Amino acid sequence: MSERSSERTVRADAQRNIETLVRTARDVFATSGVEAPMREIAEKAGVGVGTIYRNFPQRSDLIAAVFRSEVDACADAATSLAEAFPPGEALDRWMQRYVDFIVAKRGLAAALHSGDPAFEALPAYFDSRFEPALQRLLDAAVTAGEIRPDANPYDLLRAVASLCMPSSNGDPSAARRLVALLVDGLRYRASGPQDTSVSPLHEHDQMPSKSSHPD
Amino acid sequence: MSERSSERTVRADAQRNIETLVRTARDVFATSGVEAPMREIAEKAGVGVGTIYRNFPQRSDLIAAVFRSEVDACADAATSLAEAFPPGEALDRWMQRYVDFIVAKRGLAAALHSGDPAFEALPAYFDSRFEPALQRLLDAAVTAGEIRPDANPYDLLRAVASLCMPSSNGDPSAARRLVALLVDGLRYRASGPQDTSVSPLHEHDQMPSKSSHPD
DNA sequence: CTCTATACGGAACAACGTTCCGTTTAACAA
DNA sequence: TTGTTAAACGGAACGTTGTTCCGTATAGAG
Repeated sequence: MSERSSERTVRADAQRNIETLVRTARDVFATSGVEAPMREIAEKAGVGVGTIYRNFPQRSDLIAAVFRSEVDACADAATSLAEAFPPGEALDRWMQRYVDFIVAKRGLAAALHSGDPAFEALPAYFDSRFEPALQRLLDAAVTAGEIRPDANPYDLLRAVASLCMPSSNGDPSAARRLVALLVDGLRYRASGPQDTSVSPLHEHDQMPSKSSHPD
Repeated sequence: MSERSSERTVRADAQRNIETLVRTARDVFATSGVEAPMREIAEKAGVGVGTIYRNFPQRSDLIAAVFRSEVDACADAATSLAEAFPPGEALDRWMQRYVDFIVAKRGLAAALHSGDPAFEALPAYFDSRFEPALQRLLDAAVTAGEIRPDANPYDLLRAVASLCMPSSNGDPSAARRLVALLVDGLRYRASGPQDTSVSPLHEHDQMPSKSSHPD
């Protein structure tokens, strides 16, 4: 074994299977729901069920792995967007990306509250990835004078998640509009180049009177 | 069979079993969670599983029946409390009763978002029972000059539910205090005996003396 | 190449939701 | 009361699930 003493040797096929499994499970959960049978995932991934259970001792471990992987993908998108677009647009685009994440992962989010100990660390992971990511986008937009300086990422993440919940309103497109409205709200009283009509999706002046937090 | 045209003949033992089952299922769900096996419920109720499935063709139907029954109990409590206490105190007590309901039924609430068609009508039932119940309590308190007139039951119900959710904060006693604070907020600018002291945390320390430690 | 720790596949097991059917019984008529 | 019958009963049996087990295959070191 020529590996570092601090790291276990992982056989290449095993590593490949782990990645394939998480990807396959993500797709199967998206089409068949989180309660899709393990056998279906194993079959679609081209492995036996034993292979799943060696890497993910419980079903919930696989779900948690998928969740973490999707959180990573969404958080990493913040970096890419920040490099590819000016601060304000990067913020816009990431918020809509985050809406997609929340809407797509509603099924998983419901499972999070099931009390399974495998999910206990996920909310903290969620925050640890999303808060800094959004903070950086906000800071950049503030520095560019595109938004006001008093927004905090925690509240924004929670507010958007609330707006996307079915108890708030079941329609995803409504959620997108409301979130766009929310982000436009950040532009009010920005310090930079004064531009009163900013957002691309700006044809509705209905403000949510009170921000409740359903669900 | 001599049956009334509008009403089906229901054998007495069947009726008894239905009631026993809903009561038993409520208790089992409370102690073992919503995913408790049907066999356990059947055994504890002293019936066979067949008896459950005749009255509740699907597992989710039994869950829905328990949910409805608990909604009824909580909504009916509003009437009893309104008769037994002055309007302001009745409102206080019912809100805490409602907190108990929300906290106890978190597990069921999570199941509601599972997409099962048996649960589709439950949110509407929830509103149809709780909104009028709370409206009556609010009206009485407004008439007595104990609270301000601009509270609406829908917002209040949603707000309290949010405060009780683990994402907001996991501690039930914190939820109770926050809800008490919320209700005290309603008293600000009431028309009746003026209370200009803004300190919202009066002696509203209804300590949860119950021995139950949920979660 | 050989060797072996590691990973593999899928049959087997346990526990679940649900169905089925022979047996019991409540309710009514005589 | 007794006889009759539709309704309700219990619980074995069925199909599907999560999970375990173990004989087999193979990646990687020497």
